[in-house]
Amino acid sequence: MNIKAVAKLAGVSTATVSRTINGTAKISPKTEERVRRAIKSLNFYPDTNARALGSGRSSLYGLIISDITNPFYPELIKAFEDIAIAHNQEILVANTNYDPDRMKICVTRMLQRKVDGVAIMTSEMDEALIKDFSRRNIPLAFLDAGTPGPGVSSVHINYAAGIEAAMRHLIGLGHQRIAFIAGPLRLASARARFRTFKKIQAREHLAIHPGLIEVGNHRVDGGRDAMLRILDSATGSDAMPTAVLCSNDLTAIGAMGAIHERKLAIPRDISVMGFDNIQLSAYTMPSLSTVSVPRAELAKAAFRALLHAQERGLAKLPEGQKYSVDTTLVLRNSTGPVREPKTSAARKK
Amino acid sequence: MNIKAVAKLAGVSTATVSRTINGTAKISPKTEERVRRAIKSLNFYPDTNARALGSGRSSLYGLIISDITNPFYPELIKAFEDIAIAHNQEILVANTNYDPDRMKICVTRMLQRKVDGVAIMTSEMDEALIKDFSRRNIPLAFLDAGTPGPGVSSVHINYAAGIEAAMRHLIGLGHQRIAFIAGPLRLASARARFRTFKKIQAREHLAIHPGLIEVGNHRVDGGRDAMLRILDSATGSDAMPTAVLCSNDLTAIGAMGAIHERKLAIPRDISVMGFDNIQLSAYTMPSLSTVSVPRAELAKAAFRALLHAQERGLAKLPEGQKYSVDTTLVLRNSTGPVREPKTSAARKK
DNA sequence: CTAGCCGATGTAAGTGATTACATCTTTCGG
DNA sequence: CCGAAAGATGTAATCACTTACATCGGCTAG
Repeated sequence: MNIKAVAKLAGVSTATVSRTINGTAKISPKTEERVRRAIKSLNFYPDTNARALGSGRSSLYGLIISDITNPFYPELIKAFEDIAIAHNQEILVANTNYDPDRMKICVTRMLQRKVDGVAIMTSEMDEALIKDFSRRNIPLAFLDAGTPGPGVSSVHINYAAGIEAAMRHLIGLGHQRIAFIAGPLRLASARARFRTFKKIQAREHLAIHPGLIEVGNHRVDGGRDAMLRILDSATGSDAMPTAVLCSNDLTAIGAMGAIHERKLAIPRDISVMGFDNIQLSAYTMPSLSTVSVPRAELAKAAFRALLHAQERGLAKLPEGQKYSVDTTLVLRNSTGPVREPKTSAARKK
Repeated sequence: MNIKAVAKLAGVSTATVSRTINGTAKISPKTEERVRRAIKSLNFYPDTNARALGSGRSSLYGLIISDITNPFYPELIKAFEDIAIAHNQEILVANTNYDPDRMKICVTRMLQRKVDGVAIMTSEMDEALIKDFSRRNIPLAFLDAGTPGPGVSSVHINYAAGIEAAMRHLIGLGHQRIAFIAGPLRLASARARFRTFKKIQAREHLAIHPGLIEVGNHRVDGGRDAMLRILDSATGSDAMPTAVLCSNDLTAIGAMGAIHERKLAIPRDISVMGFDNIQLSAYTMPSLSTVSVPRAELAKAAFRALLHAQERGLAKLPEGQKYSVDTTLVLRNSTGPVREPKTSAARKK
């Protein structure tokens, strides 16, 4: 069942069938009707492989992420897929599993399928692999990393504003001893959040003490361990924090667990804030106040960037652009006003 | 950059290049070496589209699911992808978003890409669309649904055993008034769990009362609402349940939220059990006892089924097979022994 | 009346692989 | 020493489309 069968049944040439399907040329209404009828009666679908081969365009966009089981990503994927489908395109998702070798496989896959563009949101990225894309004139959109270049756009997430909003919220509630659990510091995104925290900590003259800062791994276990270290390091002279800001929601969930383990109440004894606003954060106990990183906006910006790179001069990719998305504060029940100092001072270990 | 360029550089024919790449014929070591060197120096990747067109095989397996943001799926996808990559295949994931129209788009996509097989795990399935696959000789693997037929395999999840194990655990802890929050009853999988619950309830002479059974929607909000109804319907004559079994983990998370809202303690006042063992269930407070539905096993069985359907006689698809995967009990901290009746009887609203 | 244009459609040459079949060497038993 | 089988490689058809170019029949303007 191919385009020839349709052409024969409709009594036209294959070119005419192709044109009616793609709308690439004017077809008389009568002919179009006959062709459509033939397609329907044969239940014909054009072969995407042949189509891509013939035209050079695949109508496929790649999306490379680190790990689909990280709850940050599914919404991103979904948003990206929805936009793609609305544009009559498809997407190819690949997980790197944080593994450089696997990353290489992913890139090769994309290259082999002649994708029209690739959006990348991973922690690691190999410069050499990026070259492979630009050498083949494939536009790239980096989410939360990279700098624009020819054919390479980048979508920047305004972490600084997000952390600042979170801090303002906590400070507004009266918190002065605010702890921070950072993400893995090899990640630029984790460093950005950490940096802003320290800046505001200094600017607002908040309590500064090494025991208030720990590094996690952006996962639940790391958050729990880090929080336990923070709680256990709190001695008389170096009292307990009244709030903790976490580099992401999973970390915050771990921290909440640790706080419960130590029989402290949230937010009465300690307020907890996350970052990302993963779905789950609405369903923790108590529900988690956090900073929303808008996945749908990210996907939209990435898609727009890729689309833009295509439309222009076909000879050479246009210079990539810089997009930016903003976070928003999501206040739930894990944050509350600081307790009076006298009552909280009594607590130890 | 195509196979011709490689052939020229290596001083051989394109056929020889193709053969070395695919290992489909004996190539002399000297020639092979030359070809490999040429491939490397040109940084050549064969075009998947052309390959699929020429060979008729796409090395692509489809995976159709309802909704990637449902935390049950990411692990399934990951496992499926890992297996595929280990077999040098790729996967194409499509979300139906619970929408029949979207399902149609997904199926068409798969058809157009000439996938070598499709694994399907969705709540809805249109019979007519399935026909499209078998008419085109594309093997299918249904996860948790359907009956085997020519080219159609099914992987069955042993829900009954899972529910039975959960109930045994609760009964072993002394629970007699066990509530159940079902999933949407249009889902066969939800019905299966519910049916088993009722069977065991009767068999073990447990308390039976309409107020103990509510229907949710397999989401957190439905679980919360259902649990509130259960708690509020508990009056003197019809005392509170001492345990609640939920049709899935999200429901259980909602139920836990409702129980907390009513200032009851888990598991002291009420034990809670979930079903599925989504990642998150380990990180609720308290951590959730549940029944693990092994996503990796599901993916493995589906992949094996699809692979099996291909290897055989190429003329006609072999009769599909029936696979089965078993659940396992995962005990955490949301379940505990029932309290002495006298103390719990005093509580009301 | 006719040159020129335009709209609709056909012809056929790509697109980059795979693979059946052909060809050319070796090798080896008889 | 010959013929056949086996091994290595080349030739070219094929896959299902797209699309540049050709064609053809009005239609219009000069």
